Amino acid sequence: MPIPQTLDRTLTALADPTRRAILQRLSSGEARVTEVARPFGMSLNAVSKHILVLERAKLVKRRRVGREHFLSYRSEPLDAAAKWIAETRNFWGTRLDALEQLLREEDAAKR
Amino acid sequence: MPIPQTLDRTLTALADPTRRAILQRLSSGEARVTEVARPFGMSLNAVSKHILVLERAKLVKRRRVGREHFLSYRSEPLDAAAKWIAETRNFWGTRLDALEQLLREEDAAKR
DNA sequence: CATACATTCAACCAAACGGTTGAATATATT
DNA sequence: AATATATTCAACCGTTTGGTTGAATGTATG
Repeated sequence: MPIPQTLDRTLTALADPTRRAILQRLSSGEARVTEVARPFGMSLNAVSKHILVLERAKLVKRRRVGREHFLSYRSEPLDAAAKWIAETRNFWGTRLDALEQLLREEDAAKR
Repeated sequence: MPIPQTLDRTLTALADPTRRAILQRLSSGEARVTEVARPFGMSLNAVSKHILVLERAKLVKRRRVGREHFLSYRSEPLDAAAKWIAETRNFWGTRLDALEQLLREEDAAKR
């Protein structure tokens, strides 16, 4: 089952504010690693690692040109995650536990 | 900003297949810790810890009755996550990088 | 060629994670 | 009172994570 692992990677990548900020930056266009790293109060290396996580999750694509690497945002994993959440929410619904269910039925009967 | 941290917790909790399976189980109704743990090939303690993560993320509510703890699924965090993803996707869109944008414009010009 | 620049690799570190086992606590049952 | 059951607490362990610093690599530029 390759789908869940992909989902794992996507959600893990998104669960970090630094990585979300990186994606946001990239969502408005390509940028080089150093450019992406600049606003963050951490070393270039740290950001480089975050980018690697995003790449593993296929949320970021890398295009090498000479010594510079251009990073771009890929929307597919987020699309897939949105799809999973929508389906799951549909399945799980706002499922009521037994007691609430009972109360709701009683309430309906009174009308 | 309390919203991102909540989102962090939600996404982290959802990024694990065991925890997703626990939620799925609970989505069809309340269950005790031992019941929830049974299907998993791991110790009760391990599952107990997973439940704690889900509780911190408010995806699971606990109702104590004597020595047993009844767990139930709460949909709010998933709703919030879905909302965030939808908004974000809207904002970020399927943003095209510069090259693709160019090609697309050329393509449009040809017609 | 020498030097600056963009990026990663490698080693290290502390903290968190996901699991284990064993003991503790609290509640039921006999 | 003794025992069984439901659950957590505590300590431990190996791996991963998120960060650091310093060196290496590859590519431009003077």
